[in-house]
Amino acid sequence: MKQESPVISLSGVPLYQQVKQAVLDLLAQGEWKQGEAIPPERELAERFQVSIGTLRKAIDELAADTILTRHQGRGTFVAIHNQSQHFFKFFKVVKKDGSKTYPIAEFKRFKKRRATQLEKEKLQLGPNAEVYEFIVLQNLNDDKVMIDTISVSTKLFAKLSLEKLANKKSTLYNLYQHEFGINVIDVDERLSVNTINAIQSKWLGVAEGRSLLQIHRVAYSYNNQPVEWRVSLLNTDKYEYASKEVNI
Amino acid sequence: MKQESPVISLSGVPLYQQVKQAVLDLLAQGEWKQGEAIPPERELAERFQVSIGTLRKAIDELAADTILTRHQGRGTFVAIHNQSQHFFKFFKVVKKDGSKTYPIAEFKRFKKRRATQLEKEKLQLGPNAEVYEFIVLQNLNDDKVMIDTISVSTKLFAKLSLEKLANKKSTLYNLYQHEFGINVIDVDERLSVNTINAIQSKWLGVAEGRSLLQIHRVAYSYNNQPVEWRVSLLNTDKYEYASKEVNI
DNA sequence: AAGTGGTCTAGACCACTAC
DNA sequence: TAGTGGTCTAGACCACTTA
Repeated sequence: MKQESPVISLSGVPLYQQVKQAVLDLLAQGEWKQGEAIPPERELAERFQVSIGTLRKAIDELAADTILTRHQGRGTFVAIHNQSQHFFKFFKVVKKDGSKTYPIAEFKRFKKRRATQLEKEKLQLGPNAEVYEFIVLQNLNDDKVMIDTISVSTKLFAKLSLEKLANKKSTLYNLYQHEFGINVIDVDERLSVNTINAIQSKWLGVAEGRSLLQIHRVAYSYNNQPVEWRVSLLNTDKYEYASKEVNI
Repeated sequence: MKQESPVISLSGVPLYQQVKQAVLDLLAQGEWKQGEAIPPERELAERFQVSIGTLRKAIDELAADTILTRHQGRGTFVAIHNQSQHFFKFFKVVKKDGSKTYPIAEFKRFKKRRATQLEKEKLQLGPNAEVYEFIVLQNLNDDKVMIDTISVSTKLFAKLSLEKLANKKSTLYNLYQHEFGINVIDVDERLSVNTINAIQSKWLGVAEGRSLLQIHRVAYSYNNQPVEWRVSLLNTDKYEYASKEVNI
């Protein structure tokens, strides 16, 4: 077995945090791949020269961060969360009967244009900033439920295209991460009621001028950096908005 | 010091979960009040006849649930959920221009009646249960903004009256706590769009039949016990609903 | 200085899984 | 049956707060 140099350092950082970081480093170096089992706890404790309790506390946190998954009797595995529910964390639309499903995105429009004053405020952009705007129709159980109008800075999302959006394998925020290195870690949403226009009513299949639930969203990356502005219109005939995250 | 009967039971439930439950029960019984310090870890470990490590694991979870707050060197405190600066934790209505104010409640109706089927489900009530229903008009900056229709079990809220509601000094959830020993620690809200009836339109001063933002809320005490069912209608002309808590 | 929560140890035994 | 993670112990010492 490979013997790790002791993780103990003179810094004030708790030992279990150092162990956690060491495991993260090994994951980043590809020592263990997604879906693979990592070595058993006793072995890791020996390798890092810490007690089982300390090792477990480090693994506890990594499991809480959904980076590792533990299965009693089987082992600890590197979590796979490319296209899993991790990226649906901010999707809070549920069917009124309580059933939960993933949305399927259908891209309707894509263009590059000057940012509006509102977008400059929400995305903290400069005076001559440009944005990509695209429109997404969200389908749940073959119901056309929500229409999103999304704006992102052309600087942060260089060379975004309709093709890239339509060809993405999983969620939009997953694309942001893999294609542009942008991690959406939090969103701020404001809800009100608004009427829809002709095009939107056609896409959603509801009468023009009807009042729907309108959601304004600013999505944030690390350090409270706003990265996406989004206006959504939700048809709440069969679906509703849940104040807390839902586990699909 | 009061000696607790050992929490050890023959069930398969882990000891630290039993300790967590025992602490929750003591909180529910009012042994320690919000903002107070609970006894030190070593004392609690002695009282429950468990090791420090096990006691800490129970407290860890309660801290993660934001029911307790730990401060190194000072002690562990019962989190303040709905009084003083956290009065309006669950009040998520903000003015669109961003300014924040306290709502002023105006009580419109009060009655005792049989629980509906929906209320029995949401509040987990028995077949012949009764509820108090009361209606509150919420005013912000002299705007009539929201109308709440609130139902609570007559068993949990014995002898609630319009007088008690109207004479309360602070928030409704503060009254629940001081008058009935009920702590609201979490709410689950579902948002949709609905039209309002004649009486509601009169109280809110908007046209009859208009579509407003409708909020269904179940409020929970410790142990996920539902204690209040509420249907609100919010006029979003000048105000909106924020997905996250706002600091007033 | 005394008391609090935070970290860490070096084990033990249990519950579950795979073979 | 062997090996895994899950629970639990009975301490020790450290970091921080308060007086």
